[in-house]
Amino acid sequence: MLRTHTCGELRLGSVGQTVTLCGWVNTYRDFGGLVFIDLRDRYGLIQVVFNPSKAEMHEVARTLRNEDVIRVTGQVVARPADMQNAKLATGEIDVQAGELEVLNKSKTPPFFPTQTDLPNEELRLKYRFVDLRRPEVQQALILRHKMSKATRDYFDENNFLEIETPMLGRSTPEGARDYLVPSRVHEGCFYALPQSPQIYKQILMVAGYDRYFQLAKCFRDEDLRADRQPEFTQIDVEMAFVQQEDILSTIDGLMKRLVKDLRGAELQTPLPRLTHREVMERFGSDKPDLRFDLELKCLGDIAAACDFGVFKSTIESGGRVRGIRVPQAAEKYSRKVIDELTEFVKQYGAKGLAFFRVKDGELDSPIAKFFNADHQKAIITRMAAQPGDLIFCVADTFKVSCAALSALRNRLARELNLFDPQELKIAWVCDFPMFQWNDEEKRWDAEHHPFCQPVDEDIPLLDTDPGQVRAQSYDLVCNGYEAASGSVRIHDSAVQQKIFNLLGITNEEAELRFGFLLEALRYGAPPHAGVALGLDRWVMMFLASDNIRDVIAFPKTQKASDMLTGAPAPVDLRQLRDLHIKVDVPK
RNA sequence: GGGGUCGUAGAUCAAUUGGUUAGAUCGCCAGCUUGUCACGCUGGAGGCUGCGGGUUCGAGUCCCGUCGAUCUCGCCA
Repeated sequence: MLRTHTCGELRLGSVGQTVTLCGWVNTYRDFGGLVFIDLRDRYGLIQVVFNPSKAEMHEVARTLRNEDVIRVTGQVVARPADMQNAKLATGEIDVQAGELEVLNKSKTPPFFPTQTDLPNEELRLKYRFVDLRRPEVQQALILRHKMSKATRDYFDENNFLEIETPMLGRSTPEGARDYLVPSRVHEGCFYALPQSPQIYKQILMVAGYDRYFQLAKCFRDEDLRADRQPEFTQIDVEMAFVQQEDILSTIDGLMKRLVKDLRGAELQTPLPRLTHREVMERFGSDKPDLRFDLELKCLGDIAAACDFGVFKSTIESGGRVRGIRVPQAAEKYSRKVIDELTEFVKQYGAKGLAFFRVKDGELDSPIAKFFNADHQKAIITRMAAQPGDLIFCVADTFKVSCAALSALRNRLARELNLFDPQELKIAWVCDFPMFQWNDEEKRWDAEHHPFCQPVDEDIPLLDTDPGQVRAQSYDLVCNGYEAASGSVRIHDSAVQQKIFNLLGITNEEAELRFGFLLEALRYGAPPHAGVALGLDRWVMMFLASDNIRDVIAFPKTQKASDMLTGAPAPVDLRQLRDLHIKVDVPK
């Protein structure tokens, strides 16, 4: 070891000891005589004092610059009372340097880990090794480690086995776009990196490994978002001989453990369970942010009766008119700002945004004249509005009204600081619809995936009204993010057949695409169910961050490039020849 | 594939309506400085205003294209 201690661990009790420390020069202060260095490693900061009495060492100390890597041997000394630094954990002591070795001079970096104004992301990612020295980033990676550790401990204590599944697998055409890996040995054939270990974990259930988990790397070649990276980590779980409730309570226990270990707090369990129908009605989203109210209220009956053509015709054509009440916001939102909000909801397909300022018992709005006194009072009562409130309404199809109002709800809450960013508000959303109508292809699509078991009492509806069939699937939502998703799997081949038929997948196609899973299910498959949690997102939420790049050591940019290594990059022709690949890049 | 924001010194930002020599702070370099801890003081260097076109007497500023970053719609069973 080149050092006897780390920079964060020394205290008054160490006074008199001779220590050797290694680290980076965080800051230097040169007084011509005395030179002070704050020495940094990942454990903390400590001040080192260089005295001119050791002339040779002192000369070298004067040449030190930020981010140089040094090794110092010296004595721990107490600081006089008036020279202590309360901001430093080690602020009651100094290290009086006796020897100094410069292990490595640093080029002047483009930015410093200590600087308060962060440079743009491109630069931070290009020089990620500098960015990673920042305490905030360190804290994120430490928290991530602790979450992985607590997760492994929890599942281990509950008799789960962590089993690794392949990275090189078979492409299945459903779902997200695959990352492909060409085979050298099999000309013209490709592996796919896993979008999730879904099929492997079901096969593990058939094989009798009835409690499985894995911190699994997953890959999806889709466009990125603030909460989406092309490679990410799932806490993947599957259990046999269980029902939906067993999965939920197992994950309740995990969440309780994580909140305890990482926050030192008690999480109330069981976590609330809401139905998909309920959250769509109340929040317009299947991943509602439950930290604030601003709930949607249906105004359909009033809309049908009023004289406002847009509202009336929406109801007549089977659409919905819903509103949200923003307490005491009538003055805060000018006409100009409301125009911006109107543009905002148009992104989600809404054709407009109606608004009312609530006065004493009446409404003030450009469209108020279309609502008689009774209608106005009815709206005020329905919205439970107070004078000074602002009401926004969207009239459109159910889908569009959900998308527009839920986005508006989140935006208003953020602008008006209606929630504590540190809070974690976690709940289950259950009973998702089994299918979604695909209007382009004129067929049903699986909402979750094709192996998901319908709610038992809805099975007859498969023949009569597939849109009404609920799935035994569940999402864990937290602060407006989908934080986990899972389902009970089908283990009955007749039901599976029916689902495939509805999805427009013929028996031949099913065998071709999923034959290996279907075959496995024929060899004694136990009833099983599972779930997968987004580890990166959970770290993000525990940190109250809104960006997934904050919790990944080497994240990719929005165009999925790695600014540090320059990946992806062209390869040698010879490599391509080995793989039997010719590239054809459109001009 | 679509929409929004951004790109000026190493970093963060400014630059009136299109108008003279593109500024500030931090950092960097040199000197001074023995108790600082965001040390201080003095001096200095540093700019293809992302890139390419266009309009104009004149472009950091306006227009078109392009590259990159970011947010977002679509996409993510």
